Amino acid sequence: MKKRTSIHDIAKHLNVSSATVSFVLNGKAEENRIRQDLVDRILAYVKEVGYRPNLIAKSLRTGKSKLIGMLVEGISDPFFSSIARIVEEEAYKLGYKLFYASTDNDKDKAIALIRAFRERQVDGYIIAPPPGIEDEIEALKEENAPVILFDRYLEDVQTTNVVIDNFKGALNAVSHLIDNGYGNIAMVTLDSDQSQMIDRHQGYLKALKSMKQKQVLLKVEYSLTEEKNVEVIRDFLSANPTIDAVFFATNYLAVAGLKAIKSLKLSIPKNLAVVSFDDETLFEMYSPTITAVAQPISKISHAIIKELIQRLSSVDGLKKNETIVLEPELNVRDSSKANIKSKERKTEVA
Amino acid sequence: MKKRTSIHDIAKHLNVSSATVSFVLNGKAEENRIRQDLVDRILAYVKEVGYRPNLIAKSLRTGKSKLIGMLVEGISDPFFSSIARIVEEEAYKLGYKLFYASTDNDKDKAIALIRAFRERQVDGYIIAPPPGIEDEIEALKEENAPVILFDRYLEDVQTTNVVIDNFKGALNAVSHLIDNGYGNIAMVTLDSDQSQMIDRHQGYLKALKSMKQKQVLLKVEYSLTEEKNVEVIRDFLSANPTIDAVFFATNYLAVAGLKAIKSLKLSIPKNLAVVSFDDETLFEMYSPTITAVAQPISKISHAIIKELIQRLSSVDGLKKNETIVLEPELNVRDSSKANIKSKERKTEVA
DNA sequence: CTGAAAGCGCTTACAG
DNA sequence: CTGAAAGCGCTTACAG
Repeated sequence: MKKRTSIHDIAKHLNVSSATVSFVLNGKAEENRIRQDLVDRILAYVKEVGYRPNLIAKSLRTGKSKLIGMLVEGISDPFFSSIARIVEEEAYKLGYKLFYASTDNDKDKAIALIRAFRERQVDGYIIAPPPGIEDEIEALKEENAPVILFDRYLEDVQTTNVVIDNFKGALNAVSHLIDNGYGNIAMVTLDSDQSQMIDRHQGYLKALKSMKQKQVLLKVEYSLTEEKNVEVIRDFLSANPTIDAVFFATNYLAVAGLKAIKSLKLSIPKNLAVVSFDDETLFEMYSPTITAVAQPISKISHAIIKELIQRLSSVDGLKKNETIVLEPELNVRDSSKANIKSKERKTEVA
Repeated sequence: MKKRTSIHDIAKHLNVSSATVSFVLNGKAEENRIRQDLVDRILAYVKEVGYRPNLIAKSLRTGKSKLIGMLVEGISDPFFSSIARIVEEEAYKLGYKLFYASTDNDKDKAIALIRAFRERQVDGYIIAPPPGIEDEIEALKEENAPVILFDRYLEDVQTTNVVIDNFKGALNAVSHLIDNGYGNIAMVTLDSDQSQMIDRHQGYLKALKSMKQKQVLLKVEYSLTEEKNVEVIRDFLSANPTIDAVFFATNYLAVAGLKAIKSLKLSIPKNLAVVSFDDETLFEMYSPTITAVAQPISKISHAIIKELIQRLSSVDGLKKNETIVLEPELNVRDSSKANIKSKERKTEVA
């Protein structure tokens, strides 16, 4: 095993002190008035032996790791993976490395991961929090660690949040269905207390109010497999034959829903219109194309990194908490097209 | 800023030495014959103050980080993100944390990331290597760091690789098209030297041999945007009106291809049959459903982690290199259905 | 202008 | 059975 060169080895070889080498390596040669020829000799030798600093030692000494920990719900969800990639890239430009992991919305897993980050002395946290981790976040705040929550926030703890207006996104989506003549609109959502899910549900309810429809709601248990989701949604659709449109609260529920609809041999939008929250490639490619509420991925990512960096570079962690609310956008496609038949049905129902 | 408790603080408070605390914390109380009541007192106090070890310090001392670095091509590609999640989970169970990042197949980015991992003293590496990083991998090997390459391998460096039989996957896919009566089959691939791409191309050529067709090949430049890919593929299809089937070498090329085919208003498989390498949800959902060569994601993931763990736990890094070759599977769907029209066309062409 | 020394928070031979 | 001490590889006041 080749032993790696340390600052000490370099210093010894060049007959200088390790402090001198450290200053040169960190660009502090000038302020410590180290002779230019020495600087050159050190730099040359460092290059020659291919010296790479031990960042573990550096972290231990400085208390900074230049690491950011990011917790998403699931890295294979296109919404999260897209944000992770942009944040990763921006963080990288600013000299930080991003460390991400998936919580599956599991409280215990999330807590374990936060602790793992903490034990590695990450400088800041970006978290899509599952419910129940309030105390852990509070503990982070007590250590003055910069924490940004995104996608959802926690009611009981003051933090800086980057979220979208889920209420409005849902309201617009469902209003769009109403405008296009659908009159019996169901919602398929997660059985979850997460803030974004509550807000989407509220938006749905608000839209229904305008036409005095009562809600037709399916709450799917969180940890079901996709097959199970398809089954549950299929049963729900079969049990509610009068609904003429469905609003899905997340993209993967919509994907399961599309499979269910297909297996029931229902035609979209003739028998059933569809709108989903969270846009993705599949929705552009599907036949028919699926109307979806798109989250402004790039704006979200940039807001996250901006807020975090501000707090990382302020001397004692910007105390002020902010909540950034971004606007979602409705991408209207064929799955929610106005159609005569649904209008008729609406009249029948009403 | 609340100062975190250290082993030293605990030792002082309980009037014992920090060594004792360290032994207790690491489950070495027994072998150091520490009194049970002391053990209990230490554990109780540790719990009371919510002590969390500083893993940075531990790493520095032990030279182990319990960290694995993983480099994928792009974390938003379902193939890579699925593997990353499984490996993450397995590693987690074994006490390792996974640290992953995207290279975009960029040599320089990959080298920078490997160095970042190295500077953080990761214990092992899992890499889908872009061409050109041979020297960096060689350097890792010289340090006796366990390295597993996956998805592709590098010709000029001896490593442990987990790959699939790309040649056979492609051969089967194209043979399937031939069996179903298609006689003028194009391939759309990446302009890349990567081993898996070369093997897929060879498989295509081999299949063509059986019917003496000359290749009709489009090599798409690697870093094009999706829009550009769609355009290039559309032009290619327009310029080659006699082809009756296309074999796409990757899932994202196929997605671009499907968009191109749609814009040309060609019907699948009537005007053009389609088969893609790398299966994904979209292909099950698309109309028509798309035939694809599926990689055994779970087997790949488990092979990677198994090989890595073996090398991590062997005293001086298992020297033997192995190449694990797994079998892909062809998921036959509607996009490659036999149809009369194409048979006729074949006869015309032949 | 440059060097010797302390210390970040751990672990582990070594003494007793 | 338990403690004192060295050392992992850095950085940074402090001396001179």
